[in-house]
Amino acid sequence: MVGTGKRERIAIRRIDNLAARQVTFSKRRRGLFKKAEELSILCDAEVGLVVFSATGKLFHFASSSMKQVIDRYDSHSKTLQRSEPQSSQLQSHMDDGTCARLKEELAETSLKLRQMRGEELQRLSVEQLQELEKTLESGLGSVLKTKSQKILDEISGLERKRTRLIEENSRLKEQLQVTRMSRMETQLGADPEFVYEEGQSSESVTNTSYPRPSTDTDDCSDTSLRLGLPLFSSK
Amino acid sequence: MVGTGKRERIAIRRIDNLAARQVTFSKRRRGLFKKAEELSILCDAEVGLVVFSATGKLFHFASSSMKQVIDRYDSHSKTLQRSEPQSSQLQSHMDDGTCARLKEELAETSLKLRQMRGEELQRLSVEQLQELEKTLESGLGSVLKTKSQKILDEISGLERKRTRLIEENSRLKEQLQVTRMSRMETQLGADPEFVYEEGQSSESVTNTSYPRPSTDTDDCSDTSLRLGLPLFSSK
DNA sequence: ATCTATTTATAAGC
DNA sequence: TGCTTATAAATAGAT
Repeated sequence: MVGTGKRERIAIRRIDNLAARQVTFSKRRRGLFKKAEELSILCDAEVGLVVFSATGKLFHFASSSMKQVIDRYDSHSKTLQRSEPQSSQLQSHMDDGTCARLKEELAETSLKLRQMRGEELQRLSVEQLQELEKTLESGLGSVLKTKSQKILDEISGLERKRTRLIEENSRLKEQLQVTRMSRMETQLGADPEFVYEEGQSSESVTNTSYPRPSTDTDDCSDTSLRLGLPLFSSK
Repeated sequence: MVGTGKRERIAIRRIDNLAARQVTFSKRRRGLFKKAEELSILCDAEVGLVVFSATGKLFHFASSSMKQVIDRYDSHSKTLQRSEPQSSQLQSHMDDGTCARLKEELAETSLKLRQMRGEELQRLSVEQLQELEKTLESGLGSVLKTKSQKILDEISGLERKRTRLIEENSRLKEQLQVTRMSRMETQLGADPEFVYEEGQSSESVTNTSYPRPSTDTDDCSDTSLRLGLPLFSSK
């Protein structure tokens, strides 16, 4: 026996370990490109796929040609007009100097970002690591605070909506009662076609075409609490 | 039991039956998009995928934005395209397009960095905050690990040096003893100006200009343990 | 890169 | 389409 591969399901989130991430990238990239080609052949579809590795390397596949795919994509998504290359440099504020500086800045910034993610730490001194640690801890603190606040906000928003709905529900019930009463008074047993619903739960407000006394624009129907927590993640 | 699916391997060539082709298109398209997204998340890759069905319907996915992916693709493949040399800037490999893309990338990267530092979190969703939290935690873990390792390395390095110094000290003491002996033998009480120190601790080696028997280049004089820890910080 | 135990994707059939 | 199941394929982990 050579490989005792205890394969385990993995969560779909960034792989922290650099080496593992690169290995997975290689494997999955091959799989993805294979499937892209198979789809285009099997189903007679036009497919264009572009992948940049984290290190900036380009991989691409197109069933016809990438230019054709992009052109077709552009013409389909005409809602957003893409910037066409200018023929002249009329308003070129970007000379080589600016560009070089940008490049440097980008290199520096992304190094810092990678270091925040725990990569390329070997060259840092202990003090620098200490600084980084403090920065990370305070960043983490802010993130946790913001997240909690957002969750609490969502909860209280939902509570408000629930309360409003319960109130509305009561009003509707009352109206219903009043309506029924007056009908019973004025035309006792005169209209057999009308049937009234009974025993409706105070929570069960549906999209039926009841007259809406409130002009609330923010209805509950499009509200969802997306926690993104492992326990609740649906996607 | 409903489906007795006797799955068989299929050859990769156009499926003739229209219905079967459409069914397969639906199924495989979903699979392909899922895998594209997984690759982008797992491996921190930038992915753009465009698919046109045989009936001309468009499906697309981009980890960032399709525009960004296409622009980056264009700038990468530009190296091969010799469309036309610019009239004014003769051999400027940094045209406005490249520069603009750099600018965008820089803006994106520094936003991410600021967010890691706990700034500008308000626009993020709870899921995104959750992701950020994970990233920060794992980054913090790596930093702590690296810092510990570095501190341990410094400690063991100092231990080695201390040991060498103790040895050297012993050798010097011995030499001193020998020298004193020979002096006492040859010129008994002849030189009152020379005073020998006694009772020197084996640890107290200072920068006095003693002859150095060892050619060790890595002296302890410029070595300092900079922990940067609150308890030990000297600076 | 190679191997294997598992998870995933998916062809067929309703 | 949306199911189900049996099977082919992809792939995580280990070497």
